Amino acid sequence: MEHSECSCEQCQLRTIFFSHIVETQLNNICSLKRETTFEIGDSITKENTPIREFMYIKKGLVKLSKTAPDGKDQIISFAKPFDFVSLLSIFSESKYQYSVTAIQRTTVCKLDLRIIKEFACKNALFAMDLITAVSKASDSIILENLTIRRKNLKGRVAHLLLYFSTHIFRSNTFILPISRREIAEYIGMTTENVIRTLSEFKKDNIIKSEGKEITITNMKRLQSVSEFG
Amino acid sequence: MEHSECSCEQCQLRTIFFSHIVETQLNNICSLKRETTFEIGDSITKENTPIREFMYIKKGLVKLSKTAPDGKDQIISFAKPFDFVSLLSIFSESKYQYSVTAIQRTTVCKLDLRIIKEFACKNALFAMDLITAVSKASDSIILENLTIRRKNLKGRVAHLLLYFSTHIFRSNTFILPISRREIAEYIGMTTENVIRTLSEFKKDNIIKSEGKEITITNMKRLQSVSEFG
DNA sequence: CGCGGCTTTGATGTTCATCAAGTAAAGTGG
DNA sequence: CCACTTTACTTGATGAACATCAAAGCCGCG
Repeated sequence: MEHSECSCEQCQLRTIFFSHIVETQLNNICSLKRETTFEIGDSITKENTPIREFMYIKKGLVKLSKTAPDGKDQIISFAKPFDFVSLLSIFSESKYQYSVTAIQRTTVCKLDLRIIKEFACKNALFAMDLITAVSKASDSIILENLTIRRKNLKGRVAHLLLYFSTHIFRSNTFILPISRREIAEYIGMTTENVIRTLSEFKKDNIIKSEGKEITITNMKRLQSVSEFG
Repeated sequence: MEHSECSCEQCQLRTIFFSHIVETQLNNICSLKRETTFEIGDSITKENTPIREFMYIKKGLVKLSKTAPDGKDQIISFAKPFDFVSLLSIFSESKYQYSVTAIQRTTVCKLDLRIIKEFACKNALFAMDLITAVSKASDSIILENLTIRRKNLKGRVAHLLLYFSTHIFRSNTFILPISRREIAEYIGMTTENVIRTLSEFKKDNIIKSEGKEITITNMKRLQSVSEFG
C-alpha cells in the first residue's frame, strides 16, 4: 500500500459522480481526498470493520468477498473503475458487510464518509446521484447472481471467461487476475472442477491457456456453452 | 385487485419513511396516493414493464421473481410491510427488472414516481432516507442469497422454514404462503427434492405438516440442520 | 533447500436432477 | 353440478453432475 497523488482536475469521476456539486464545493472536497494505491492481494476493506470512508476506484480491479462461518470465502462480485463498489452498505450499515481486495494494482480515492453524508444532506441532487449509483451497483450484483445460479458447471466457467473477456479486458486474450480457487469461490463450485472444466475447454479448442494467460479461440462455442450450459 | 382507502393519519410508514418531509408537503403527497389491494396470485408489477410508480406494502406478503430465458422462474426474495421492495431498481432503471406478486392478500400504496423523485431532488434529507432504504433492501437480498448458496438441500429447506417462522410469522405454527414449487424456485433446487426433504423432516419429527400448515416441533434440530447442512 | 500454496489428474462416492407414475386438489366449461 | 383439464403434491428408480479424497508436479519465497 502506498500513497500518491493524482490531479483532481483530470479526474473523470469528477464530472460523472460529482456533476451536481458546484465547483467551489468540489475543490473543497478534492482537497480532503486521500489517494492510496494497493498491490495485488492487498486488503482494501475488511468485513466487520467500521465504515469511515467513502471510496472509489480510480484504476485497477478488486474483488468483493465475504467469509462464511466455516472459514470459506465467497466472492460476490468484481469491480473496476466507475463501478463504485464501496457504495454497497455504507448507507445502511456502520460496519462493512464485505471485504474488498485488490486483484490488480489498484488506486483508490478516499473521502471521509461524514463529509459525503453532510454534502448529501445539503445537496439533494448529489443525493439523487448517490441513490442511482447505489441502486445500479446492487442491481447488477443481484442480476449477475441469478444468471450464474441457473447455469451448470461448464456454463458458469464459460460465463466467467466471457465476463472477463468482454466486461473487463475487452479482448479475446487476457491474463486472468484471479486464481482457480477464486473462480470457484465466485461461481460456487470446487476448485478441482473449475480446473477440469478449463482443461476440457482447452482440449476442445474453445480456449488456449497457459497458467493465467487465456485466449478465447472459439467465441461462439463459448457463448453457446455459457447460454445453454 | 380492488381499490380501497385507509387513512393516512394512522399510517405507520408516515413516520418512518417520510420523517423528513414537513407536514404540509406530506399531506400533499398523501392526497395523491392510490391504495390498491391484491388477492393471492395477483401480479403487482411485471418485469420489463415501465416503472411509473413508487410503491410500498402496507399489509400482506409478496414475492419478487424473475423469469429466466428458458421460462423458469427464480424467486429473489419475499417482502412484508416496511420492506420497501419496490425500491430495488426504480432509481437505476426505467423498467422493472423483477416481477412482484402477492402471496397473501396485500395492500399497496402507490405514488407517482415523478412526484417522489421531485421531492427527493428538493429535499436532501428525504433523499438520504431513500438511500438508506435502497441500501438496506439490496443488502439483505445479497446477504440472504450468499447464505442460501452455501447450504445443501436440507439446510436450504430448513433455512426457509426458519425464515418464515421467525421473520414472517413469529410463530412455530404457520400456513406456508407458497407452494413446494415456489420453495424450489427460491432455494434453487427441484420441487421433488423439496417435497422429499419436507417428508423427511416430518418422519424425523422435526416438523408436523399437513398441506401448507407447518408446525416446527423440534426447533433446535431444525436450526442445526440449517446451520450445518 | 524445504515449505506452503496453487495447479492438475484420477478414482470414488454423494448429492441432486430427471424421469415416471400415481393421487389429490383446484379450476373450467358444458 | 359433473365431467374434464390442469396444477399441485408425492414417492420411487435411475443416472448425471458434482464434491471429496488422494497423489503428484510446479512455483515462489523465506
